[in-house]
Amino acid sequence: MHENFTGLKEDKRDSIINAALTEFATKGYELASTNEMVKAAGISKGALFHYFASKKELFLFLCDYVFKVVSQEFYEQIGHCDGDLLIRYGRAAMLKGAVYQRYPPMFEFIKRISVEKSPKIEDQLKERLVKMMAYGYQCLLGNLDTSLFRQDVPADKIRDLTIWALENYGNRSMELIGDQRVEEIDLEALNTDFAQYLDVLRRCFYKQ
Amino acid sequence: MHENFTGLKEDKRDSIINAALTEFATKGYELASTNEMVKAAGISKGALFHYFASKKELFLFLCDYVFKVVSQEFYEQIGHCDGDLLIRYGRAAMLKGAVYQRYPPMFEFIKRISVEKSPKIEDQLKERLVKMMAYGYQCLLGNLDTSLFRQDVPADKIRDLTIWALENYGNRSMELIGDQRVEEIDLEALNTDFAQYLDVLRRCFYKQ
DNA sequence: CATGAATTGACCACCTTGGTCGGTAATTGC
DNA sequence: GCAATTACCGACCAAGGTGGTCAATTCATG
Repeated sequence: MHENFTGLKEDKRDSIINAALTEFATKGYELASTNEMVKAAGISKGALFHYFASKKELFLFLCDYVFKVVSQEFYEQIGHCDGDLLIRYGRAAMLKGAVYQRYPPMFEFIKRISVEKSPKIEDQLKERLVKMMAYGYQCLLGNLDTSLFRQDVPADKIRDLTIWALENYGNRSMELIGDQRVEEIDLEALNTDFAQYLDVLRRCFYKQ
Repeated sequence: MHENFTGLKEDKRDSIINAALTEFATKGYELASTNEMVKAAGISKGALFHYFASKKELFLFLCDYVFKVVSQEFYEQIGHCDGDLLIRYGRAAMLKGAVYQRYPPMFEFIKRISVEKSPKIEDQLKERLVKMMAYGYQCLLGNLDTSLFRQDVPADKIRDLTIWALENYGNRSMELIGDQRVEEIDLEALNTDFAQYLDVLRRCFYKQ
């Protein structure tokens, strides 16, 4: 149904996608307003419903789109290439940054839909989410080389603590750079700071 | 203005508080519906506006109430008594559990208002938040004994990583027990599981 | 029973909602 | 150049939700 939309120029498409992602991410499915979306995207109401038959179809399109982007630009670039958890997460942080630059609200959107519970989309959303989560889990945590960890504490605990700490670090960074314009983000400083934390984790959690 | 409210019986008061907290926490100030609150609390619309002059006053009352509870039941029980970060966080987890049992939506409410940006309450909220955050930071992180940490990595990094990991652990636990009824939560199992993670952190991050 | 307070819920004017549709502007094919 | 088709606009719609009110009722207390 949304062939009209996929033919659009890239920047216009992205601005609509980001406007819709933002609205759904901040208010959830039911309370998200198509009026706000068109205002933010700078298009008319008619245009939006020319691209998508309904709010529901727009939402499900966004889900599929997000899942495609995350799978291709993120998951597939990470998994299997290295069993070292810290290397994997270092790479993941880079990739996340790249996605964030093009689609700033995407990760907030994902966070939101994973707790979304509107009955109008429940079933269709759930099946997409399940597939997505399984794939992500596999790529990020499958085939881990836990023999790299120090052996005097349980490997799964080390894995969990590492992931939790780095996830939180990621959220903080996103909040910090959230206000700034994309160009003026000091990626260099961010990377060295991040590397320091990775180093500490390696020293404390890995075999020496 | 809310003298009518403070005189209520405890369970009725709590149910109204929790209904309002939930509504504000899930939808934010602007989109939170007083209709939904009264429905969830099992009182009439008239009653709510008999207790509080307006939605705004209700919201600010809740802020003050939450800050009082968190300060008295949480922050003041933690700080200064011990410089050991892990002991402090262990204690914090217990206290958090206690608050959660009486006011399940309280921490979600706090999370939400710290990113709230409705202009109608912005100023009054901001000043409360600033005070709150400063006090919380002081109690949780003030007077830390970093000499307990291993000395071959920077103490502030260890502190950050510990806090991030444990915060994430806390969120996960809350999500897990979020569905269950309060009585059937297996606190014993939770505590031993938590203790294991604390132990790993102590082994890896502390002097041996 | 009488009096004052607590509580109810129908009701208000107003606003936003998802979606439509007659119209205009731009693009295409010939 | 013209006709036909497509892209796009924005005023408009009925439906439903908003915070808040208030006359009427229930309740507690003396």
